[in-house]
Amino acid sequence: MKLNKNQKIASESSNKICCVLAGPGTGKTLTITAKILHLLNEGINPDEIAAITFTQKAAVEMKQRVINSLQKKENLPFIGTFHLLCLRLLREFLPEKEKHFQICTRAKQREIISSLNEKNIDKIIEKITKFKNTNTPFDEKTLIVYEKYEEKKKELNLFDFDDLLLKTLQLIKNKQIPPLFSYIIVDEFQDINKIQYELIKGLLKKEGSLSIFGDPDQAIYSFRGSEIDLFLNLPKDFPDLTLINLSLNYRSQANIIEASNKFITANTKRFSKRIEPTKEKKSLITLFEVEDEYEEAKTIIKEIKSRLGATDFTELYENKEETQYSFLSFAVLTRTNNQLKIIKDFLAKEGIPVKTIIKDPESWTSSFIKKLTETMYSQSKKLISNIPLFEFLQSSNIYNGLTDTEISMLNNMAKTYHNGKLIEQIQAFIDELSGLTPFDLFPENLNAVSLLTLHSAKGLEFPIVFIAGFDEGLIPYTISNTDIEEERRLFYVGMTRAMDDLILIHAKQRFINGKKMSLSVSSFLKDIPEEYIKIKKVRSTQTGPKQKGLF
DNA sequence: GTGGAGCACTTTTTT
DNA sequence: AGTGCTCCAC
Repeated sequence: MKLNKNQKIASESSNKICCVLAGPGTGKTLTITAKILHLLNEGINPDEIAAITFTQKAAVEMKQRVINSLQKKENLPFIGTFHLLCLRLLREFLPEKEKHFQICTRAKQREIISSLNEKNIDKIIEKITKFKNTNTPFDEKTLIVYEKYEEKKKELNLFDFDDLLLKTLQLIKNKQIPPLFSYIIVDEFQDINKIQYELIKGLLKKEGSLSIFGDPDQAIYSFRGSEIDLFLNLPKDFPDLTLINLSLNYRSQANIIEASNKFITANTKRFSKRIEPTKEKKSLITLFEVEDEYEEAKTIIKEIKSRLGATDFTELYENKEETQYSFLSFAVLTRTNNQLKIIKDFLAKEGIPVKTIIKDPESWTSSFIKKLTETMYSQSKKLISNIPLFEFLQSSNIYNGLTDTEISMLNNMAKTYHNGKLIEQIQAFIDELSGLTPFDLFPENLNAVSLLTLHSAKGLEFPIVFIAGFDEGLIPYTISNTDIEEERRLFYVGMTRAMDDLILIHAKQRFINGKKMSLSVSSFLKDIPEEYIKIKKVRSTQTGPKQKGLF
C-alpha cells in the first residue's frame, strides 16, 4: 500500500484524537484502510476497533479493501454503519425480553401512519425523523400522530432506524452499555449529528483513541440533521486535537482543482485549507449559455458525441473509432430530480444509454418482483431443476420488456447464485431483491451515461461532468433554501467530481414547476475567477419539445 | 382498478 | 401553467 507523507502520518497517528481533513480525491478511504491495517499490524485486538460509516456503500468498500489486504474474512474489526453497530449493541445489551424487536422499515412506517387515517404520509415520517434527530418541535397535529405511531410501534415490537441510535444512546447514558472500543474511526464526519456524536463519545474507552475523517467543505446534509459546527468546533472541544490535511488530489486536472479551491473560499464557515493538484492542467471549465432546457439537452448530446469521436449517429454505434471515453465516462448533475427527467428523455431519444438512481427502491422492487416472479415461476416448471439461475435467466424470455438497467442488475445478482435447486435460488434471489438500496439499482459497470442529482454524486468521479441548470434560483437553490454556504458546498462537490472536463450549462429560460421562467446565470459564476473558465454562447436554431431529431 | 379532481412542487441514508 | 402523486367515487 503506497501512501503519501500525510496519508502515512494519518494512518499511523496514535494520538488521543486525530482529525484528518480529506478533501475530494485525496485518498481518504485508502488512508482509513491503511489505518485499520496498521492497528491490526500493531497487534491490537480487532474487537477493540470500530470503523463507522454513514452508508452501506462506504462500509462495503472499506471492508472489501481490508479483506483484500489481509486475505481473510474472519476476525475483522467492526466496519459498518452507525445503524448496524447500534443494532448489534441492542441485540447484545438490551434485557432479554426487549431484545427481540424487528426493524420498522419505511414501508411499515407508511403502513402505520396511513392506518391512523393520515395523508401526506412521507411528510409526517420526515417530521418524525427530524424530531428524533434534531428535536425540531412538532405542530400540535403531528404530535398526536407521533404519539400514536410510537404506541403502535411498541405494540408491534418494532424499532425504526432512528430508534436504533436513540435507544443505544439511552443504554449508554444508563451505563447499561460500557465504553467498548479503544480505537474508533469515523468516516465522513462532516455528516454527523448530535446523537451520533454522543454515541461515539460514549463508546470510546477513557484511554481510547478517536480518528475523524471528513471534509467540512463537503457537508451537504444539514436538512437531515447533520451539523457542520460539530466538525468546525472540534479544536474547541478537544484542545489537544491533531489536525492532518490530506492535500494532494489524485483525481482532477489542475484547472478544476485551482478553480474549486478559489470557489470555496467564498464560504466563511470552514477550515482554511487548500488542495494541490497532482495532474497537469488540461482544459478550462466551459460554460455554455443556451436558450432553454431543450437546447441544454442538445448541448449535452453534442458534447458527448464529439468526445466519443463520432460526427454522426451511425458512426457512434458502429464504434469505428477507438476513443479514450465511453458512455461510462459521462455524468450529468442537476440540483433537482425534476431536471433530470427531460435530459433523460432527450438522451434516450438519441439512443444514448442512461442510468439514474431510483429514489424509491421499495416501490420499484415490488413492481419489478411482481413482473419477474410470474415469468420465473411459470418458466421454471418447464426447465430441468438444477441449472444455475443465471443460465435460466439467459435462456428464458424474462429479459423482454426490461430496461438495460434492470437487465444489468439482474445479471449481477443472478451470478451470485450458482448453487442449489432452481426454485430455491429464485426464492433467495427474490429475498435479496427486496433488500435493494438505490445504489444497487445503479449498476456501476453498465455502459451508460450517469444522471444524478448533485447530492447523490457525492463520493463518485467521472472523466466528463456536466452540471446542468447553472441558473440563479436553481444553483444556489434560492427557491427554497436560504443557506447559501451549504449550496456553495454542494456545487463544490459537483465541480470536484470531474477528472478531465467540467462543463456548466446555463439556460436563459426554462419551466420550473409549470412556470416558464427567465433566468440569469448562477451568482456562483462570480466566485470562479475568469482565468479558469471560458464562456460559449449557443444561438438557438429551433427549439421546442415537438421537434423530432437532433441531427 | 381506474379516471378525474385536488394538491404540491429540494436535497436523502439507515437491517 | 406542467407533472405526478394521492384520494375517492364508481
